[in-house]
Amino acid sequence: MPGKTPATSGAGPRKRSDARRNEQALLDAAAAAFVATGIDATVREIASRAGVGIATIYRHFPTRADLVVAVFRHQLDALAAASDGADGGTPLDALRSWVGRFADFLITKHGLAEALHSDQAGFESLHAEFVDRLLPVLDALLQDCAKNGQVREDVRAYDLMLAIGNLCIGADTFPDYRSRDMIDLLLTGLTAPGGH
Amino acid sequence: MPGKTPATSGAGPRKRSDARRNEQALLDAAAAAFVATGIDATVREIASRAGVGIATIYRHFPTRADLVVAVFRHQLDALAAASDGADGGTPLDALRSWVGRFADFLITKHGLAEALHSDQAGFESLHAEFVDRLLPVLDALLQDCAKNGQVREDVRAYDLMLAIGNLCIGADTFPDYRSRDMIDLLLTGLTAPGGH
DNA sequence: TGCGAAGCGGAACGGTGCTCCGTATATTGG
DNA sequence: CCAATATACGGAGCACCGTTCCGCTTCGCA
Repeated sequence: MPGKTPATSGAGPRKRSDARRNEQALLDAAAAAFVATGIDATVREIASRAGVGIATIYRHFPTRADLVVAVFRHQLDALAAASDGADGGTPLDALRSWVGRFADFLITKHGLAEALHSDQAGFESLHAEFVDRLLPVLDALLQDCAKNGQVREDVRAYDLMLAIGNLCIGADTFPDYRSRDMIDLLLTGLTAPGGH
Repeated sequence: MPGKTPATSGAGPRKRSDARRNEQALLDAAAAAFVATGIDATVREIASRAGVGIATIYRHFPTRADLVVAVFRHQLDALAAASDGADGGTPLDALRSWVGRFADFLITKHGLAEALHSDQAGFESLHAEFVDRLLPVLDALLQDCAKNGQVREDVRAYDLMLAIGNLCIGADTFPDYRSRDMIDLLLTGLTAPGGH
């Protein structure tokens, strides 16, 4: 497994100041490039935006995909934390609103959903990161609903998470496709009594 | 638009015999390569399997994506025709069974679902071909169900088709993902009364 | 202030899809 | 049956991708 992004490892021997500066510049530049060009911005564009050489990317991130992971890591944390905002509604309301935020997140970052489930080399770590951070959240929301009998219990959180992510694909490639409607439809199916 | 695959255009001035032979060899070789390697088999592999040069591919198909379209075209026809086999069941049964065949088709061809909804250049024609051939079929099935009041009427066939296709993504990249369960869940949502 | 180690830039490599051009061959008029 | 010509061919070459290599620069500490 490629993983092992710098940000992950606890404080090792402190890095040189220029190295720390460049790493942050790369994260900022990559975020900007992903917004402007999409997730598939080239490493040359990112390096150029950051004002560093190409090799500097690879000194800080094992691979292009790991840079993508690093850029979205803290946004992923925010998304994971956003499940607590279940202010007053039913567990099902909480689930619905969090799923909505999840979808917004994926749709807003052009190409993220596509990359997440792509079979292209290197993106397994992106997938793994999403699963690690978000699956527990979705699972908890789902179990709350199940306790209240609001959803059927034969649906696995993992399947649901990938399905929702998949439904976001194409949202900005095909303007006529209404991904959020389809996510609603999926959630409707979740609340139906239909047994095994 | 790139389209304009040779097979589409009606009989123009008859081509040379070796040209016809090579075109068929390319279609066969590509089909074999897609099974063995996946949709992302390289043009060099396909040319090599067909025993022709690389340029010969581009003499017959404007782009690699158009070759993919051509390979799946007749299989698409078979799939479109498969909707008539609604032997005795309800319209909803017919819908379910056809959707099942659609999903099998996408999942079996490794990488097809991914390519279908990818934003990568050139695959718009693949998307268009699927929509042209299959959307009318799905729409008819859906309207039959609606006549019987078996499905809600506020769901567009186009959205449903893309959604089902999307749910197939990752079926062979992530072995734990049960795409068919999620398609069932979506269809369950479709049969629920929930209005707008 | 000097010096080793850590970090750097950009040329270079192997891999794509696609194009160009000199060569070979199928077809057809004599 | 044989030339002459349009048509088709093969593979080297191009531009672009992610990634690696290596000689040079800069940081940080004694």
